[in-house]
Amino acid sequence: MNSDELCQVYRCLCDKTRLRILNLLSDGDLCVCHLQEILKETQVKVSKHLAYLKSHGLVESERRANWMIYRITKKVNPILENNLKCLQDLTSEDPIFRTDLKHLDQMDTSAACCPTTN
Amino acid sequence: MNSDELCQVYRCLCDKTRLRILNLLSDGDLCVCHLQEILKETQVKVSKHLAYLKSHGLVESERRANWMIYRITKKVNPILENNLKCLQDLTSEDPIFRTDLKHLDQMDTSAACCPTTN
DNA sequence: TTTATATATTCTCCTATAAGTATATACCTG
DNA sequence: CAGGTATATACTTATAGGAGAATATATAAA
Repeated sequence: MNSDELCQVYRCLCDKTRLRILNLLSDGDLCVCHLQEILKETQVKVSKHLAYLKSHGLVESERRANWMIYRITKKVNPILENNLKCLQDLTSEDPIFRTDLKHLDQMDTSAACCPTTN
Repeated sequence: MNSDELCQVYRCLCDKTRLRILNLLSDGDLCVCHLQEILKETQVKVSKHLAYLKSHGLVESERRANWMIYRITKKVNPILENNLKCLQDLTSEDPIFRTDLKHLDQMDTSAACCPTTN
């Protein structure tokens, strides 16, 4: 990874919605509608941020019938991995991330769309 | 640190010039003119990026006669610290950061302006 | 094929911010 | 005080990208 790619990773990380998405995906794969529900954001907004993350290689997607399942890119980017760990530490500081994860936990992810969220 | 502040830190990190500046400052305090010389960038550009970093608390400055000495903020931000460590690892991957540090090393920082580089 | 559901894309408006030029400010020296 | 050096700020232009509305696409199911 060169310095330009590095900057691009940081550009991916400097939006709150994207941070929340990455925080959730760190915990397991999710479809758009579940993200939408947890984040309480519009479909367009969630979809566009996912597209942004995907276009820069931070997440990848797979279609499952009507649903698109997103996950953190397998061949993990060391910078990203490092920062996601950091995010988990911050979970205890800002209620947003913690609440998102709690909602994820309470959600029935065994529905037809999403995988068993690992 | 809350999620908004976190985003702001990442916004500070998503510019190449700022990354190079932070990489250099990790190694010791520097005045504007030395940064300018190492980066081979204009005074305005360096100065404005330093102002940006300062306005968001990542660096702080101290006047020494004609010169302004910049350093990474003392009470270190854990996110920043973590990412600066990461930057050092990347030093081996992208020649830019490595070359900057080499130039710093070759530079006479014992001049009137800069401190003895910590 | 029609309809419904999930997701993506396009377009428009708006803000943040990067870069460059010119100018201002702060401090030093004589 | 004047003049020089180091740095900061203001102004302009250009671009990235965020938000929302409308529309398009893909799949499933009847």
